[in-house]
Amino acid sequence: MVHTVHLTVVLMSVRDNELVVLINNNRLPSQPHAEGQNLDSALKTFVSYVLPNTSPYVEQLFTTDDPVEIGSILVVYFALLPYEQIPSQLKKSMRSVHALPGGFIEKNIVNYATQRLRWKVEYTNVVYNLLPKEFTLSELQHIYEAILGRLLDKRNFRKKFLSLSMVKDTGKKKIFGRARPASVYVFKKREVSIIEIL
Amino acid sequence: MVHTVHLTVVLMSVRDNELVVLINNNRLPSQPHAEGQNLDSALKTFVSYVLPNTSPYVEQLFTTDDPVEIGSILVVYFALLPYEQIPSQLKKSMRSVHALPGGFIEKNIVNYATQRLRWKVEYTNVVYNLLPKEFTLSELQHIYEAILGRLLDKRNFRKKFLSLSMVKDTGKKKIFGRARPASVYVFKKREVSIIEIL
DNA sequence: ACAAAAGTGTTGGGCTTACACCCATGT
DNA sequence: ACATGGGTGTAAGCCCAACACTTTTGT
Repeated sequence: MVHTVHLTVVLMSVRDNELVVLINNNRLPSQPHAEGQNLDSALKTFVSYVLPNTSPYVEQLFTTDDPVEIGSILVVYFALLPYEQIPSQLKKSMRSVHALPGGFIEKNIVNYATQRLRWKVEYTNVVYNLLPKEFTLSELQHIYEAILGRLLDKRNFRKKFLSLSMVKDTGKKKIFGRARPASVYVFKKREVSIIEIL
Repeated sequence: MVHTVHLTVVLMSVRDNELVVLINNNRLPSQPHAEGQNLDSALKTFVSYVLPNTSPYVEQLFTTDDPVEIGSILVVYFALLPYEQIPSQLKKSMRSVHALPGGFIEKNIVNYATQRLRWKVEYTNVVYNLLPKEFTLSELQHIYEAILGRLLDKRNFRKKFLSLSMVKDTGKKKIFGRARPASVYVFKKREVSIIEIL
């Protein structure tokens, strides 16, 4: 009748064209859920403890038996944050989803989160949660490529994305090394909505 | 640290071109989750208690605070079963999702389940869980129309569905009243897979 | 001058949508 | 004979995928 409940977060981000996830001591970050609390407020508290001074996108994934602590259940969430906003002491704990550490028992959870993210970026605009406010279309495309694990055609990608008119050109330019400067864009709305993208 | 956990089921089916859901005493069926049990086996036990001698399709929806019993959380599942297979004493408790009883506090859960089902029937073959093994294409189309809440073009629906080659003609015919007999089809595979349908 | 990434159009094929009539049966 | 639902094809428009070169900058 009673049960130990933990909240668990799969924090994902993109670094150097790789999708990465926060893993600490071979576990996903997790916190006991105290009796009498409601889920949303407990979650908020937990997330702002793990990621102080940020506002990640958070969504519930599923609930499962704890693979380690028998008799406990995990309510698993996934969170998205642009890599630059991840607290620096956590950055070294971000691991590529394609090279999860040996002995990490929550692989299935991370794989599921990866699938969910793939779906989400194709059918909604959540991707803005992985980019700084201002970004170039190439940066955007690289985020997609990292998440989907395949290369995209530059012309088709731009055509499609611009036709959705979710982003607008700021008029600013950004220069990376010795190449032509790129136009800087922003998302018109920073709230998740369903839009078929790819 | 400890918590009361309940398993809750949103059982959906289609009756007379209407999407219906099982509501008993103004609540969704629910059962305490005993400590030490794992979720899947507890779920199986619960489902076969609510729906003896059937094998509904079951999938986890999400976990939420119990809107009635404060301090308890609900792990909510949704289940699909062809209407003919619903135990007859439960049939009178199946309510249209568009006419939920007053005082029914779990409307949001049912609405979410409806959304999920809409998505599922468009992008996967789950619909077979709402039909008897043998069915006509018109019956299939009516199931879709009930779930999606809009009429579909008969020619386009058949063309699309047959082109997916998920179903095969049994050669049998079925007669409804005074009309031309319809061909009877079966699903080639009765397991859920992702296929873009509509 | 060259290296690097930015930016830009067209075409063909496939899919989706819209649309109307004849057929087989029961009454 | 008529009412009922079953069954069938085509054409137009839209969307997607494939594809290569020029531009702007830094070194």
